[in-house]
Amino acid sequence: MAIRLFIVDDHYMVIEGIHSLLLNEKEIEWMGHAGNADSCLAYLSSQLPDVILMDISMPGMSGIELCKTVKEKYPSVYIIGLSTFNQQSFIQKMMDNGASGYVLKNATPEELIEAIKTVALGKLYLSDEVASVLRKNSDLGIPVITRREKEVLTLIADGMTNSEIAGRLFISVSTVDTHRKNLLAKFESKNIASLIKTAVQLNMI
Amino acid sequence: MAIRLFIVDDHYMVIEGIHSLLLNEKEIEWMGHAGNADSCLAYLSSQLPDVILMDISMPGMSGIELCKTVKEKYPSVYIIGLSTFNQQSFIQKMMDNGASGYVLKNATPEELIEAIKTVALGKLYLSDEVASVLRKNSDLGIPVITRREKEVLTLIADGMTNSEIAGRLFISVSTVDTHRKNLLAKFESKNIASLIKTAVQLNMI
DNA sequence: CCTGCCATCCCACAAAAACGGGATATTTGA
DNA sequence: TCAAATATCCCGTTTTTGTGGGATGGCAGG
Repeated sequence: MAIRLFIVDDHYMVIEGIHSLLLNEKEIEWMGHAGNADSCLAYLSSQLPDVILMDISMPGMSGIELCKTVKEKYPSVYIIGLSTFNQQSFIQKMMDNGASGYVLKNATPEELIEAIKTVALGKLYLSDEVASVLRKNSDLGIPVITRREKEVLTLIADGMTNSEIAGRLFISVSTVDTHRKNLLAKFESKNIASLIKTAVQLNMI
Repeated sequence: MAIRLFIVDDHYMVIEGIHSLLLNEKEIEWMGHAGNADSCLAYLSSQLPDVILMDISMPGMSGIELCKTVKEKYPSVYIIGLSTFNQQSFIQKMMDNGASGYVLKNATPEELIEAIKTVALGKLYLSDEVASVLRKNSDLGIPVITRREKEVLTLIADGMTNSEIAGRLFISVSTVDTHRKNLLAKFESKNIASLIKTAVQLNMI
C-alpha cells in the first residue's frame, strides 16, 4: 500500500518541487498540501495521511507548534520537519514535539524519499548532517534555560532594567538579578551584550 | 525568442519546483542550474543566459556577492534575487549590487513568471510585498552607521567592555564611549541589550 | 570656502550591571 | 521519598553603562 503524504509549507515553489520529485514514486501517494497551519488542521479533520512533511517556519502558527497540535490530535501520523537551515534549537524542538524525522531543504531526492519511507515504518529518520548537529548540540550547544529565565531574558532584550523587570513580574530586584546571573553562567557570557547576541542568533528570543 | 533562464540555489527542492512551474512556459527556456556560486561562475564562462534567478543565502559566496561579481563580468545579464524571508537589508544590498528584481519563495507562479518577463525587458520587478518592505526601510527602517561605529558595535556584541575595545582599537575610552552613545541614539535604544537584539535581527552583526 | 559629518578626546555624576558570597521554600523527577 | 532543580530573596563592593554636557582637527560635497 502506498504511503499517503501531505505537505505543509508556505512556499509554493518548495511544494511544487517536492511534488515533482515524487511524481515517479509509485509507493508514495500525494494527498495534497496546505500553506499554513490552519488549513492543515482543517484538512486533517476530514482526511488523515500517513506522513506529513512540515516546514518549521511559517506565518502564524509555526511548524513547531503545529507539530505538537497534530501529534496530540492524531498520534498515528508521522511528521517530518523541513527547513532551510540547520538551526539547532528548531530541530531539537521539533523532535521534542513528536516529529519522527527532519530533513533540510537542500536534501537530495533520494534522502527525501528515504526519510518518508523510514518514518512511515515508525522509525526515526535524521540525515547525517542533522544528526551531527544534534550531537554537537548535546555536547556543548544551546543553553537550557527555565521558563522564568526565558521571561527575564526576553524583557532584558526589550531594553528593560532589573528594577523595571521586577515591577513587571511582581518579584524583587534581587530575584531578577539572580536570574540574570544564572543566564550569564548558562550562556557562558561575560555580559549581557554578548549573551543577547548569542540568544538572538540561536533564535531563543 | 524565448528568454533563457538559469538558476542558482543550493536547495534542490526549490530548483525542481521552479523547473516544474515553468515547464509549460514556452517563452522561457530552462538552461540549467547551479548549487553554489562557483559552479554558477563556471557555467557562465561558457554560456550566457538572459536572466538568472539567484538565491541570496548560499554556502560559501552569498548571492549578494555573487550578484556583484556576475554583474561586473557580464553586465548584460539580468538578475532576480530570491529568498525565503523579506529581510530588509538583504533586499537592499541585492538591488544595490545590480539586481533587477526580487521575489520571495512564497511567490505565486504568476508572480515569478511576470518577474522573469519583466526583467528580461530590462525593467525592474519588485513584488508588492517586497516593494513595501523597501519603502518602510527608507522611511524609518535600518539605522545608518559609520564604519567605525560598526567596528565598535561588533566588539560590544562580542562582550568587550569600553576599555577593552579602546585597547583593541588604539583609541581612548572616551571615544569608544562616544561611539556607543551615537549607536544608542541611532538605534533609538535605551540600552545595549535592546540595541544588540535589533542589530542581530537586522543582520548587522 | 564653508557646512556637515566623522572620529577623536575630555569631565563628572547617576544608574545599572557584574561579581561574590549566602539563604529558603517549592516543585519535580528519578 | 529524597535529591536536584527552580524560584525566590538578601547583603556589599567594584566595574561598567548611561546621560549630559563640551571641544577639536580632518575631510568631502555643495
